[in-house]
Amino acid sequence: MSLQHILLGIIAEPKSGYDIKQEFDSSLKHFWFAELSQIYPALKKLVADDLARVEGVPSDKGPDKKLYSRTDAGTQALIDWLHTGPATSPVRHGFLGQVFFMGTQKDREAALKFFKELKAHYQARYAALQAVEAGWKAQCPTYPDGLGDDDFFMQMTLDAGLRFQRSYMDWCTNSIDRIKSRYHD
Amino acid sequence: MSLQHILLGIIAEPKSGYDIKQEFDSSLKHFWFAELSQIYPALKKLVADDLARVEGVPSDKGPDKKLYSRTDAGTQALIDWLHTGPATSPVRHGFLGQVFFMGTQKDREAALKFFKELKAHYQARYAALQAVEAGWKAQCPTYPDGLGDDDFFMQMTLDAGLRFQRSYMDWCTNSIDRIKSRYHD
DNA sequence: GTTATCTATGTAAATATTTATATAGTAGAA
DNA sequence: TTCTACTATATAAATATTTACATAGATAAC
Repeated sequence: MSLQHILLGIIAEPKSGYDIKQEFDSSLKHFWFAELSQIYPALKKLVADDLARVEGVPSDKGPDKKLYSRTDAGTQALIDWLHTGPATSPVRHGFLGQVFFMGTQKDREAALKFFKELKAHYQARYAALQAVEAGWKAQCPTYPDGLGDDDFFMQMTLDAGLRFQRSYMDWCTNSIDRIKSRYHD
Repeated sequence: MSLQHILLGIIAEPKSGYDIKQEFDSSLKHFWFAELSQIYPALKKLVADDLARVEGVPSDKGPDKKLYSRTDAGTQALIDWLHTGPATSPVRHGFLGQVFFMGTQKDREAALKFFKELKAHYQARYAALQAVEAGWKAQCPTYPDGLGDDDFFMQMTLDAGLRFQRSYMDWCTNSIDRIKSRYHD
């Protein structure tokens, strides 16, 4: 049920589905992700449930935009969600499943390749988050201090993203070392 | 597509859907999770695709068990999966979405309560993983050294789980401190 | 002028997952 | 004996997500 609520959070300022997709891909990537084909129907449902309203406006480029914004009921639904306690749900990590069964293969080089690829993946994600952080730093010289209330909590999620990616990278690094020293090096 | 492959990995020894569910809930919890209502149809599909075979056997307790095991094609499908590169997929963290929009509330106590609850959640998961680790240690006095090839990689996923939970907990601790010091304490 | 790219909105179909419900045997407790 | 808990399998319905497809305006490159 989180997507609906996250959309409600995002449309504090009127936004189109396309705008929202860009926000997911830039600043929200570290905790949520959705395709346009999921966003458009979800926005429709918010309107059907009276949690959002929609207004069509001409676009500078391309077809007309549909700007969605929260109704009072939508704002209340968002507040309720924030008060229901942390939305933790079991995380699925396919790559850990692969590692779990990797021992059956007995292929040191394949294992090393796997972990190096995984590490590169998380390094790229880490670099992307650092770029977002660099944007914040450029705007606020005392970062991460001196942020407004809204930004304070948003920065916390960025901090979480950076920490988690580092954690993944550290695990990869350590795993590579362990594989190397186990199979003579 | 990971569930099918994880099931193929699990049925290296013949197992029933019920057995598999118990394995998910005990030792695989840190990277995958599935309901029985998802496992049973998935096993059926493996058989339909000739990746597994099934054998009915009487149970000591309750109705007959259906034991699933891999066919050669199933083993090959598992190997192929291990060679397709790390199965990374974007992770969705509802609780980070909540934090992202929490600044609109300006309720210090609610924020602290939220993070304490989240920290308790991850502490509980961490303790569960430590219990699994204690089982390993009891079996192998030199843990984490001196494990067989299979166990070596399985232990790596446990190590990952422990690291990731610690990372979540550290972030919670740090966030609580930051909230306290921001709103005078 | 044609092609590629970006903006912009969607639907359809397939797959994945969750929640609810149904059935049935076995064992131990009340 | 009835109730509860655990073992065991399964389907139905709802929700969530991904992948593929379809349409169309604007703008810049070639």
